[in-house]
Formats: sequence, C-alpha cells, structure tokens
Amino acid sequence: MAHEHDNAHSGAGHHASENDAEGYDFAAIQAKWQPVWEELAPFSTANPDDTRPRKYILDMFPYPSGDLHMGHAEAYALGDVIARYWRHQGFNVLHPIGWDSFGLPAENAAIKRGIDPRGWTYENIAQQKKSMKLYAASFDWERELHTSDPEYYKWNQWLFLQMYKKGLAYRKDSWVNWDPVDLTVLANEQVLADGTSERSGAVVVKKKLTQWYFKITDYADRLLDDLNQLEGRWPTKVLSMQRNWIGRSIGADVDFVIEGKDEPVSVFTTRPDTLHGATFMVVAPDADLASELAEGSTPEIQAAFRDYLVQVQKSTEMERQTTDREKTGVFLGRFAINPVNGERLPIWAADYVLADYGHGAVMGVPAHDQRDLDFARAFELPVRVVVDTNAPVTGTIPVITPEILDGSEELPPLDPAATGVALGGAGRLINSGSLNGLSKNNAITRITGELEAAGTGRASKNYRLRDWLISRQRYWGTPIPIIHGEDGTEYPVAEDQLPVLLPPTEGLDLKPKGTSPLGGATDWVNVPNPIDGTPAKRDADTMDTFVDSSWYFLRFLNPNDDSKAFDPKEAEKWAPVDQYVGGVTHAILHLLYARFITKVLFDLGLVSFTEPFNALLNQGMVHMDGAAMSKSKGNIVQLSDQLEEHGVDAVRLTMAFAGPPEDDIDWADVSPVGSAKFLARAWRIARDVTSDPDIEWKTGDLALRRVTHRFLADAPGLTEAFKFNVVVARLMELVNTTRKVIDTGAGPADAAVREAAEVTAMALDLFSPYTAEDMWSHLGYEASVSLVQWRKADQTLLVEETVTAVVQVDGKVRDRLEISPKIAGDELEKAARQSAAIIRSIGDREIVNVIVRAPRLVSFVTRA
RNA sequence: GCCUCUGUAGCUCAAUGGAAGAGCAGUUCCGUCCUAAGGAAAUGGUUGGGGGUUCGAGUCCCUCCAGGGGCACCA
Repeated sequence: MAHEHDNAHSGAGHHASENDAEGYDFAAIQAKWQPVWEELAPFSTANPDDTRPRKYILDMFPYPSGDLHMGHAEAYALGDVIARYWRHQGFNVLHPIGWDSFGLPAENAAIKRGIDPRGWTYENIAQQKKSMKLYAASFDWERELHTSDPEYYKWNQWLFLQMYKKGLAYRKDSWVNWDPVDLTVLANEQVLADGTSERSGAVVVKKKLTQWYFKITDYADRLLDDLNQLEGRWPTKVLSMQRNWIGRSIGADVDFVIEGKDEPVSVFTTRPDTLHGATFMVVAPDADLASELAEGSTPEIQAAFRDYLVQVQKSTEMERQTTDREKTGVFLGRFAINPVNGERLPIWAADYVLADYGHGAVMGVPAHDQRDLDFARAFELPVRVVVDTNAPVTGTIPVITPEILDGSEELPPLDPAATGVALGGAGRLINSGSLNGLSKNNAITRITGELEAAGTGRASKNYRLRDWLISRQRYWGTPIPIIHGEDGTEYPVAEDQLPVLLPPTEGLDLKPKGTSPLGGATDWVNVPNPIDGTPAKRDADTMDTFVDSSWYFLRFLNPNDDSKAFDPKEAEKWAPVDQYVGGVTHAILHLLYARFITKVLFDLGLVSFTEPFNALLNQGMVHMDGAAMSKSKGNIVQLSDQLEEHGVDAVRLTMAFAGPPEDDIDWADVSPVGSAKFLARAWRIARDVTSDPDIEWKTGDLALRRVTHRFLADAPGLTEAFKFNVVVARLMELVNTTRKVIDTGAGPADAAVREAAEVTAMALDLFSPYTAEDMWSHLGYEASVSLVQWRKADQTLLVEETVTAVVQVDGKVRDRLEISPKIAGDELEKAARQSAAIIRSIGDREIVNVIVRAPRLVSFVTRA
C-alpha cells in the first residue's frame, strides 16, 4: 500500500529506505547545477532588445573582508527571494553585485604584514566570489565592479570635481581628536571614555586641521522633506533616524548688543516667546567669540577662562554628550543687552553650548529650558517665569482636568527655581510686555515679527546635520584631484587628466601619522603648477569610502564605460533602484549620502529622479544564543560549516523561514535540519511523480488542486509584503498535502500531483534554487526553473462550493449552516429562522434586531 | 526623560469587526536486526492585564504592564 508508488517508479520494487539512501543529496545537486547555470547565465541583463518590463533589485555591496559570514548569508538570501520573484513575474531583473573594496581593514592588514593592500583586497575578493557563486544568489556577474579599481575611482574624482565647481566641495579648519604620542588623528570611537587614546594611552587633545567637506547642509531641507515621499516604502525606523539626524529646528535668531563690543552677537532659539525670561547668555568656550569676550575682561577672568578652555578641550565628545552631568562654566565679565527690555545679561562660557551649532551662543532662559535651569541653579543666577503653564491652551480653550476642578489635584507650582523642573510646555505669556496674554505659539509669531521690524532678529532654521567631512589621511582610498599652488591656490585636476592614480606603495610608510601617507610619495606629490609650471603639490588626502558607495548603484548600469561615470539613458531605463536590501547599520550615513549625491546629480541634469532607492528592506542580524556573534563571546557560527553540514539550500531556506526579514534571527532557535528535511520531502515528491508533462491538469484531484491554486493566488502578495516566512509555511502545507495524496489518495500518477510538484519547484526557486532546479529536471523540463513564469491561479478553484454560515443568538453561536457562497441575505435569514437549534435557543423571547452578513453570518438580538 | 513599534500555542507567524488557525518544535504510536530517514495520531490558547464601544472585539477606544527600537546638553 504505502509502497505502491515505488513500483510505478523506474526502479520498481524499492523499499523506501533504499530509495532514500540514493535519494536527496544536496552536495551532488549543488555540484550538478552550478556549472549548468554558469553556462546558461540565466540572470544576464546584457540583451538590449529584451522587451520585458524592468526591475532593479539591489543588495548593498559587501566590503571584501575575507569570506562570507552569516550576516551576508541572510542578506543575500532575502534579496535573492525578491530578485527571483520578479523574474518569475516576467520582469527583466537587474540584480548586480560588486565590491566596496577601498577602506581601512585592507590598509591595516597591509601595515601589519608589510604588504600592498591591493593584493590582500583582490585575494579576498576572489575567495568571497567563489563562496557567493556557491551560495547561488542570482547575480548578474557581468556587471561586477570594484571601487578600488582606477576605472571606478576615476569617477569618484570626476564627481568631486563636479561638486567643487558647484561650490559643494570646500576646505575648512575644524577640530579633530589628536593623539599627541602617535601623532595621529583619531576617530571618536578610538577615544576611550576617560579621554585617552585606545592605542597609546595618551590624553587626546583637540586639534585644528584643514579638511575637505561636502556641503550636504545645503541640501538639508530637501533631504528632510523628500523623506515624506518614501513613507510606506522605507522602514519607519529608518525614516525617523534620518529625520533625527538632520534635526531641523525652527525658531528665530535674536541679536544682542554687547557692552564694549561693536558687533552684536546673535543667538538661535526655538522659543523666542521666552525672550523676556532671559537672565544670562552663554557662549561655547571653544568658539572664537568666547576668547574674544574674555580678552576684553580682567586678567583674573582671562586666566580662569584659559584654564576652563584647557579642561573642556581635554574632555571627549563622549563625556561632553553625557546628560545628567554637572554644569560647569566661567563668567566672562561681560554683559549683553536684551533687545526687548534693555536688561543687562551676564555672559558666561559653558560647555553645554556647542560651538558649531547655531551661533555658538544661547540666551539663558532658566524658567523654560531644563539645561539653562540646571546652569542657573549651579551658579545662582535668577529665574523668571514668563509663560504661565497652568493656563495651557489648545486653540483658545483652557484645558483643566476634572481633578483640578474638584480640588483633588493641585496645580503645579510655577517655581522652577525651587522645583528644579523647567516649565517646557505651552501656556499664556506673563511678565512679557506686549506678549502678555498670548499663547506660546501666537507669542512666537508676534515676537518674531517685532524683532524683524526692529532689525534685531529674524525667523531662522537650524540643523543638527553637519557638512560631510570627506578627507582621510590614509592610503587606500580615492586621491582627491586637487593641486595646491605655492601660494595656496587650489587647482582642480583637469577632467581629461583623470584618474589621479594612487602611487605604488613601495617606499611609502602607510602608518597613520596625522598626515596622509601619500605625502611621502615625492615623485607623485610634486607636480608643476598647471597654470604657470611653478612647483606645486597634489592634495595628499584620500576620500571617505562613503563617497564610493554614494553612487555605485548608477555605475552598475554601465560598469565598463570609460567615457562617463554612468549613462543617463541607462539610468532612465533602470533607475532609481526599485528595491534596495541591506542592514540597518547603514540606516543613516550611507543612505543619507547616496540620497544627497543623487540630488546633486539631479541638479546637474544627469538623472531625472531625486531619490535613489524607491523601496528599502532592512534585514535583521543573525545572533547566536541571544547575543550578536563576536569573537570575544566565542559564539560565532561559521557559514562554511553550516553550508557543509546542511547545504546551501537548507541554510537559505532557514534564513527566509526564521521570521520576518527585519527581525533578528537567533541561530540557536532555528532549525536548518528541519529545512533540510523539508527540502528532501519536496524533492521526493518530484521524483515520485509518474505522469508526463503534457497531462491534462483538470483531471487531477480537486482538493489538492484547491490547495495548489490557493498557494498560487496568495504567495505573490505575501512575497511582495516580504512575508517570506509565511510563503514558506504555505509551501510546506502544499508539500504535506501532496504527500498525502500520493500515499493515501489519488496516487503519484494523478495530474494534481504533477501540478503541485511543478508549482512547488517553481516557488521553491525563490528560496532553494538548487533543489528547485533538480526537481524541475525530475519533472522532465530543461533548466532553468528560475525563468519559469508564475502560474496563474484558477479563480474557479479558489471559491469554495459550500461555506459554513454561523448563526448567533445574542452574540453566541447557536447553529451552523452549510450553504452556497452565493446565497442571498434574505434566503440565509429564512434558513436561519427555520433552524431547530435557533428556535429552541430564542424560545419565547422577542427578536429585536437581525444582522445578516451573507454568506457567513446571521445574528439575532432578542429581548425577554 | 522624549518619540515610536510590538505583545495570539513552546518558537515563528496568519486571521476586510463575524467559528481563534498554519508551519516548525515537542509527545505518543507504526515501521526497522539496530540507527537514521519515512509515515500516522492526538495534544497544545485567560489573543499581556483591566475597563469601554458593539448584537458581536485578537481586531476599534482608554488605561496599566512587559518587551524591542530610535533620539537624548543641538538652544
């Protein structure tokens, strides 16, 4: 009985166990199909006459760090589901891959081993590429690119020159972390909490260095406002992180006259309505203004200020950004005049005010700003309430709670100096001259207008976003295409002289020393002035590698074109990216930079869109035993071991099945063994099918056909909503049902079994392409299953012949009726009224209401 | 502290306001010289708690609880 199907199979008379012994063998299947795909290149997008509609599906390209790890495996498994899905939907899918191959790990490895970073990088790429091919992500390898190739970074330089011409690339001095022992610039992450260098242990100081910047702040409004277009297609988390990062604040600038100083000082505030409550002014100690004000003061004050400044510059960013920290500061012995009431406000220097935000100075309104209040309490400065927050207003109606009205709750006291809690909320203005009685919002409008009329202030916006520092004093990156004349004039390298090649590493000291290693390449760095031939020097810095990745998605469109960065005609065809897939680690910087550069290219007339990535999917991370994998925790799961043990398909399926893509996966909770079992079960079904490909579907087992077609109907929507785990569950259901039909139902020759097996193979291609291809071959077809069109669901099979209607009495289910789905409402109600169970249940009570929702429900509401 | 998202079976998730379901795991059984693969069956729920709206709430509203994430001296 159970083995009848084996008799029908080619090798008659097998026991199941013998059959399985020569059955599903993932290693053999992988070895069989990898060369076939290599030959067929089913994912090529090279044909210019292809008439299929286009989709651009992009995985964030990897840094070539050695070999693939579990994180890559997850990302590429999920991205590949999407790419393969759209191919099955009849699209010409561009799914390219390349290498983000400039950067520090290669350079550090080179320094450590005394080798050239090129060799290390390109060896890693070769290794990783081999693994990727085994992993069978459906990439179009013909478009592979490396950002460290001169053919690529030439266009970084071109891009830099376009930015330079538009005034979007510029040099300025700025404060950086400086290690006085190692003589090197440190990243913030390299400075420990106690202010010392993690390398040398020396106390890190701030040093002013001249650096290149991209003027991303010019685009702050567009970068913020255009996020609205992405609503619903990007994760809300990423949108909110970008909004926070840009951090636009709307308020006003207020000009304060300073006693003994010609120029007034402007401060930025979001609460100009509280101007009458200002009792002091604070300037950032590291702003030039602070030194200038101190210099006009007594020698004692100058000395105190100098001590304070040294102390501040010793403290790290991390310390400085810690909240709940004691307020510190020094009085500068100077006074500002409040433009609305002429009051003299003492001016202090304190490090809670940042030099590079707003104007590096604030008005201190302790009653209504917590930071100012903390400062005022520390130094016993006066506190004046100017907004009555006990009279809060929404529109014009005071909001008074019932508890306040009946006296069980008291109004909070208006005394921040005593409570230590600033009154941040809305309310009505008091002690504020012309503003008295106005609501907060009306007062802001009024005072802004008054200041503008008086010429002592104006509406203003500020951003947390800073310009993008792109200089790196490192070797393994794109040289900045600028030549500095002896007199300091900057000469951009002519476009036809690009690329400015990285000099060879021979004779160079790559060790970080605060100035670029390229400066040591004498032959390279010394060039004649392009105008008059006098001695000049190349800029020796290299670009941040985020520049490379800010436009790579365009380079994929014509990666081998040496006449332009990208072809606008190809961009018109393919871009923007329809679906971008990658880790949330890049939620801010990479995505913001790519969005910025896209807008710059739009302004240059080179692309017709302003956002590079139409939709974004962030996959989660792969954890082990509840924690991120790390060497120190010793919980690293090696991808190669997993592939060896369970096979590529089982690992990929596990990644898709583990849960929603954006959630983290704990590898300890998932079961690649279970995935492998399922794949074997699916594979055996294809092997067991005995009918021919030309069999008439309609003759097949109806119940199985319903399951198959419901799957066909539901899977596309689920896939497009990224519910891959649900698709896999549904596929398991389909396979289980098919197995039952083979063993205990219509048998392996039934048409519905073949139909289900073919649908399984086609759909399984999204997750486990090797198994799917092998099933497809067992079913009598040529490769590749990845190009098979998604079967249309037969609508007539989706409609049930009968449905069960529920009959309720007073909300409780009292009977169920098997009826046609097309039954009319009154007919259903009639049937329900005739039900014995319902008549009994209603008894002699009166029916006061009947709700009919044909064909699913009738509900009687009764009264005794 | 502020802003957000999520709580349904052991796990991962479904369920236009209309019968609380699937997959996996687990349990028992069949099968086998043994083991594994394989097959069958049953089990599994206060839908985080409480209140409200409704004929009817997992779904809508309020509140509390628990988790996750983001921001946090940016004036």
